[in-house]
Amino acid sequence: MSETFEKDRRFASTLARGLSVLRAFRASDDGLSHMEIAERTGLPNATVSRLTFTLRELGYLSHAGKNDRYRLGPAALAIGNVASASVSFLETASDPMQKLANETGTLALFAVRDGEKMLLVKTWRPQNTASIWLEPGHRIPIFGSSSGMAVMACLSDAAFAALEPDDDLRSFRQTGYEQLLARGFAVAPNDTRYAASVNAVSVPFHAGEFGEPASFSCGALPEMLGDARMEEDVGPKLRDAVRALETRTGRSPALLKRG
Amino acid sequence: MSETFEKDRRFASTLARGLSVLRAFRASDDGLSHMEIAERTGLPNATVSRLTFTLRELGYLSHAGKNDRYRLGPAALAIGNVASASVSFLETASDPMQKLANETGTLALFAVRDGEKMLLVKTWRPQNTASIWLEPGHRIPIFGSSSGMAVMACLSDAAFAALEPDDDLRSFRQTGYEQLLARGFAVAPNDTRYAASVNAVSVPFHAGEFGEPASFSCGALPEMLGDARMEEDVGPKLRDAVRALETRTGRSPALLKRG
DNA sequence: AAATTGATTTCCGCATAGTGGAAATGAAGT
DNA sequence: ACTTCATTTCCACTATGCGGAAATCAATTT
Repeated sequence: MSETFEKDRRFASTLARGLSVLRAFRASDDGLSHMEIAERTGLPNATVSRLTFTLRELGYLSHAGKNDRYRLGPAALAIGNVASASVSFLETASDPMQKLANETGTLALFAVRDGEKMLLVKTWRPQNTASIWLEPGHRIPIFGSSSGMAVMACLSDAAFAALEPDDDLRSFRQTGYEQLLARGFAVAPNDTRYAASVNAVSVPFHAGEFGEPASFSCGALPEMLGDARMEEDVGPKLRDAVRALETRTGRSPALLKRG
Repeated sequence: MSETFEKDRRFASTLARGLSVLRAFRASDDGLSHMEIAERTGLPNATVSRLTFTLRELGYLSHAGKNDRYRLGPAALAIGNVASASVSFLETASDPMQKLANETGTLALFAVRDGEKMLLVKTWRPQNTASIWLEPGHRIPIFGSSSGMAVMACLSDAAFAALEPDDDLRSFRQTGYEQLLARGFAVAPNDTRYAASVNAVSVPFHAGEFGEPASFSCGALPEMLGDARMEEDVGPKLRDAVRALETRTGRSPALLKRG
């Protein structure tokens, strides 16, 4: 019994389980063993075995040698490339974001909401500074992250209500909204930050391609990126970069979509 | 009944069907309607409906507005990015390949074998020349394509035999092998080319990450890229680019792995 | 507004595909 | 050879997914 909460008749759980196997991979993993997959997904061994067989058969996973670990295969790559090609703004964003990462020495990233979490879709590491940190595929909590704050702030009241938010999340969202109105970027209040080891600024972005608002962020260790620098340096730069992107790709600011 | 031929007890067909829905998307599609998905996958409507519901639920597909078409969603993007991050050579290859595409005015691409077909994983279009053509996610036949020839030539005899090749494919492979030995790149013989409208040269590449040999290619319309130019200009350039890549990423030439 | 057409979703009884505990196999160590 | 740990296979059970058909929903036409 996995953590699936769907019991809708329309929900194909085998498919969901199979995908959860693919989702188990992180960019930093140098392949996963069978058992690691079972642990990460919470699926029983026998099930993982059948699913990996299928995924391998279809090219989504590969098993270099006989007893090697699993890796994402060519088919996964292809889907990703098709997806990126159809999400044109990411390509457009890539250059300025890489530049921003280099200039500010922070990790730039693009994230979307995925259920209860923020899903990191793409990251740009600064080329000089070392900042081994979050990677694509990683999920961070909405509450307490600046990207979560930016995204929540842009949700319409109805969409937000659908999440059945508690009071903390409500006021978290409210703070985000005020910050965005005031200066166009969001920073999670110190006392709510989900990880003490990470400071980040975020700017929401309305990616028509998926229904959800999403966000661009810059993050780094607090030593490198104190509150002052977020407010005065990195925040404004990120905001301007995202505004430029909105102009180039012909979108209106995400906050306006709140409805 | 789709074209699945697996009847192995271990094969999870619901998962395979769900993935075939994702696979139905091409980079050029501006979203797919429900019915287009049904057509492309050969699945009955009701089934597509349940599968898209699930995929939407999980973020692999998105449905911008109420009655909009389906697009690949954030989760698909994320998987792809995880996959690309773990396939480091593609990143390394990106610059030289783009350069090669520009210099030669051809479409450069990277493909892997996926079952009976060659699966285009990534493409680099020349920036000046117009060459709207194959896209990531597209599949082309092995027989008659230069990339197929390059890949077949690098397969070990055992692996090749496992494909149950006919005589045509055997000699196709043999030709490829000889070409690669002689000058390091492969061009499909004129009379076997699978599409008259496409000329291409390929060089195999051993991507340890997936078990399969893969290939880099340059292709264009025959008017732009005659046999002579393939032999004397583009072929050698591509071969040298791939050799340089092998050196940089510390791999031995794919042909040597044939065993 | 009623009628037509066409796409999409829901219904629901049935057969089968998928499940997971347990046992068998396989791979490393000691 | 023995122990331990990872992976695959077996198999009886039943929940799951199937797909034809009917019901909705949307967009046109009359």
